[in-house]
Amino acid sequence: MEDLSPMQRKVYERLRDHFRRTGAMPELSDFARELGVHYVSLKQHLEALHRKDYLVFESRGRGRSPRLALPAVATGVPVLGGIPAGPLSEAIPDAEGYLPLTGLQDGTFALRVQGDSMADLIQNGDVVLFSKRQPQRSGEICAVRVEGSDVTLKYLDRLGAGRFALRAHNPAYPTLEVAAEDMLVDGVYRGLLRGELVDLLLERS
Amino acid sequence: MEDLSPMQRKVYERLRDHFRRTGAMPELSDFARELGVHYVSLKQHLEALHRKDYLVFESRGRGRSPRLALPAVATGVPVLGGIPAGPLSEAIPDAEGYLPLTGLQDGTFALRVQGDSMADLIQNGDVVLFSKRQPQRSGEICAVRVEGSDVTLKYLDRLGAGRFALRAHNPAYPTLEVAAEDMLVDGVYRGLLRGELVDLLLERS
DNA sequence: AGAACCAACTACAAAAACTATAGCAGAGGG
DNA sequence: CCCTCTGCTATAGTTTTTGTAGTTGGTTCT
Repeated sequence: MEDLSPMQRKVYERLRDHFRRTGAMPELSDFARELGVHYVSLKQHLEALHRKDYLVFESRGRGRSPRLALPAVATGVPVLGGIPAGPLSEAIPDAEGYLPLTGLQDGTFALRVQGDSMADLIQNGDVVLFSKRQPQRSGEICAVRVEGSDVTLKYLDRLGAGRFALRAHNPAYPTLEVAAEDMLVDGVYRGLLRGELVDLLLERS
Repeated sequence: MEDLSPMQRKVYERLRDHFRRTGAMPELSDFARELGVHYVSLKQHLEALHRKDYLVFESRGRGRSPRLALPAVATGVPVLGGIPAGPLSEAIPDAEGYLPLTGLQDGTFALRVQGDSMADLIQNGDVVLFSKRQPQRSGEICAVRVEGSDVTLKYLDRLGAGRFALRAHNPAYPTLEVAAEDMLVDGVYRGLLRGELVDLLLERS
């Protein structure tokens, strides 16, 4: 990704925020007024951003609204493929794709599930949506890492005294008991997508 | 729903088809050329359709593209709430809401699951997507009605000699054996939606 | 005949968007 | 120091779309 000049960055961020809020692109004319720059200047910035692959901007001739679109990477929910080892922040740039959903708070991400620790509730291949936060109640489904190993999906039961139980839904897996300082909660379960709906909604990057 | 004049119907259907194909609204000017009518005539038809609640059409002043939107009922996938008793076609007008998905063939619908016959694979409250067709392979998950009773979700195993087994995923339910003529397959499973994603995507009607 | 509606048109006005051109400031090289 | 490039801004003029108003002809119902 090429670097942006200060004005280009401002235009890009404002555009992204606008899209996240409203789910639609503003008109160039309105947007220029809002930014306090001349229409022609804004157009040049957008062309620069298009050259640098930050967005899609295509003029369609005089009088016709230009095609203006942000790549899903900027606004969507990242879907992390397989099992991200290591910190989540490092895995996000390698996202398998993005779910084009607007109106979600920051810190939402999704995992493509590998393994059957939560079977049959959550299947291998499902795309599960998470909030990047700590669990509030006992018994929530969480994406946890224990002592730096891979991410796993488990019920997280609070045992008190800084200890938690990691309980699989699949009875073939044992329940693990760990201290709070030995584990790391990457996110809390919020919903899932299965089957053809995944292909329908996921924009691969 | 008020009746439409022939030309209004034509405009409405073309617009709906365009949206289903492309996922976006055409520009009035292009659309008028495509239909072979004058821009002003098209505008009058759209205003009539707006009056009759077939779509949303709001001018935003000269030179600005008008807001033009089809209600989800026209383009989305109907989500049938609860358990539709009786034929599916009768239940569709009473849909709980619509999933705004484009690019799907006709005959796609969704059910809000009630009951736990497929637990834990499919939970109570999940929204399951179906194709309105007959099963092709043995063992597919289908929405079936046996002798006019309510719709149930079951694995459908072909036993031969015109007989099928309706097998629940939940072992608490018995497997039923029925003749082909005593049952009716409303749809075949294609995917599902669970948790917050349902509220995020479903547009209630 | 008159009213109501449908379907289409002409003519003009306003706004958005495109093109071309140019001014100004700062950075870097010769 | 001068030249050039880049980033940012602006002015002027053109094209297209969209909106508004008013008109014409046809059908249907009263």
